[in-house]
Amino acid sequence: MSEEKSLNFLEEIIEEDLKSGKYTSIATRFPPEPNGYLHMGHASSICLNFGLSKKFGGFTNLRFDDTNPTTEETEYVESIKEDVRWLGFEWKNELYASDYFDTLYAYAVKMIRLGLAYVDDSTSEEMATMKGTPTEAGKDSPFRTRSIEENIDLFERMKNGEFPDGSHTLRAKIDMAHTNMLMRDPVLYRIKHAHHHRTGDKWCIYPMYDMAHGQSDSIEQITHSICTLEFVPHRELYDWLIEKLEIYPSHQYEFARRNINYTVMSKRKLLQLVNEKHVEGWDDPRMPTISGVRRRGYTPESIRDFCDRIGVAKRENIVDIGLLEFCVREHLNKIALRRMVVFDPVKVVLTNYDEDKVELMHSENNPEDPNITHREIPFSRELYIEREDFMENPPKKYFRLAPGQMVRLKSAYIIRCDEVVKDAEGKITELRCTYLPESKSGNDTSTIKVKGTLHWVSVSHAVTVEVRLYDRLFQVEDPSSEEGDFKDYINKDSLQVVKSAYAEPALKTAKFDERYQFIRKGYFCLDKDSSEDGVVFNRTVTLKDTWAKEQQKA
RNA sequence: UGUUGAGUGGUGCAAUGGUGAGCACAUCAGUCUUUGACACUGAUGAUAUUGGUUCGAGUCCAGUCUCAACAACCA
Repeated sequence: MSEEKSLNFLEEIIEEDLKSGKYTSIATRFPPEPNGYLHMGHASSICLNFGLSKKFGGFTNLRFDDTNPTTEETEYVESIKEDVRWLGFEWKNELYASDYFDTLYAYAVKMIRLGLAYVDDSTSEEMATMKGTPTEAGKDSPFRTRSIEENIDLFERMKNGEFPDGSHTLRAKIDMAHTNMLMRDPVLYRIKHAHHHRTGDKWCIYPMYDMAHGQSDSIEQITHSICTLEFVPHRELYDWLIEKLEIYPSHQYEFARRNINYTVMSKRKLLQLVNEKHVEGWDDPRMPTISGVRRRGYTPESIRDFCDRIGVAKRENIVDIGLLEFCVREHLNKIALRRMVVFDPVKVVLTNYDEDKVELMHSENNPEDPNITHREIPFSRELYIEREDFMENPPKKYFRLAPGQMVRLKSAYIIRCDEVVKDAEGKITELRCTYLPESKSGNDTSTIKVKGTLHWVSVSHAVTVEVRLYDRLFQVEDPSSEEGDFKDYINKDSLQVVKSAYAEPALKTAKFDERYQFIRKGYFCLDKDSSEDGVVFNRTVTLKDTWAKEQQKA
């Protein structure tokens, strides 16, 4: 039973291409530059490219666009591969634009022989000046009319390392008055005496994006080359080069990159946050990087669902982070093990409970799980509950504990608060309560109905854990569009650490691949900083809290 | 004063000339609840604008307005 979901514009194009017989199967590619870590915007592109070939039949290559040796590193290659795999996708071939450097060089020579490329000795400043503006035509370079022979010779000498960086470039010979600035004799090759992460010192000239990307697509016989909107003006050049070179005609299609509010999504800005230590690294759980959200506890399933829900189109957009949070809550609700942890404790003493008695309470690991399992939690005379779960003078509709009021302790007994004990400063140090023996969970004959249920831990059995609570990294929706520097809008309280929270014993053996819901608190996962001496949890996302919202209104 | 692309509830997508412009998130009001979670019910709310074609326009045509991208030896 296939649910009839409308196709996005790329799916429509592909369906038409398949129906018309233009292609019998499709080929896409994900082409990251290995100069940084992948972020949520890339996740969208990954889901799109891999999703399309899966849906329509075909394959997707992972191709590193490594044509700029000065910014690219193997470390990034590894992280990118890990991220793509983690998201749940398999590429057909792992490829590198640098694999094609010989072919690309031959293509460049061919362009020269066709009289469609020339070596220019102008400096970058001179070139910029001669380029004109969007509304004014540019001027021809004085080197534009060199003979084919001279160009061949010069280009070969560029390759042989006879010239210093910046002294010469190879340019396409198109039209300096073209309305598309990119068609005004774009640079095809430049000299860079730099060590390349894969080709080492073999080359000292490297192709520019436009001389490498479309050609790589063509070599791999990519049918649908999908990129973001800022490459729209490049398409004309993409097509021009393929046409003149008479190579396999790949086609470029553009979609709008996805933005998310309360964060930034450009490598340059993310790099600044890392370098200037506003965060602790690329995988800081507050970062919108794949490695960041992974460490934060997001699941691949939830990210794929998110990318699927936001869809793909050609208009500018800023997606609400709330949707991502919804997606991860929805998935985590299904898989997370329920546990009880008290962050800010206040002691409860059950005056009618035997001093040395310990009962093991039976509690479900996950009520959403069809094959429900349980764990046992020790219960005793002295317990911790959350300080905010008690109020001496509660407002209306307050379901939690208050003098004379009753609440249920999750999976245990109903208790009533009889007495509040305070210290000299008036701070509450202890709540003296009585429990209702006949109200035991699963065996309740009390017939008493209470509105509130609290989480708790037994004082003598509690284990201490560190909990890291994250909030949005920025205090405004779109930091990049605000006045001044985007970093002026960083949320100073994006990380709050609870050094010692009190957890039920089961969490002592928490595992990295498990997800937890701390009941009434949120979803959490084990952080890599955990060790023998201390367990650390990251809050992935809070639970929805309609009570907190109601209180804010008041 | 250029070229290219884009304008549908608060947000993201859909409606491919034909019911009352649909879906999700968010918001609001309820129901349920041993998580104020989850689940469930209902509600609010949009075609940038002007004119035209047509029996009929979000969709086609013309104009206007708004936004974005384009002048790196980055990708």
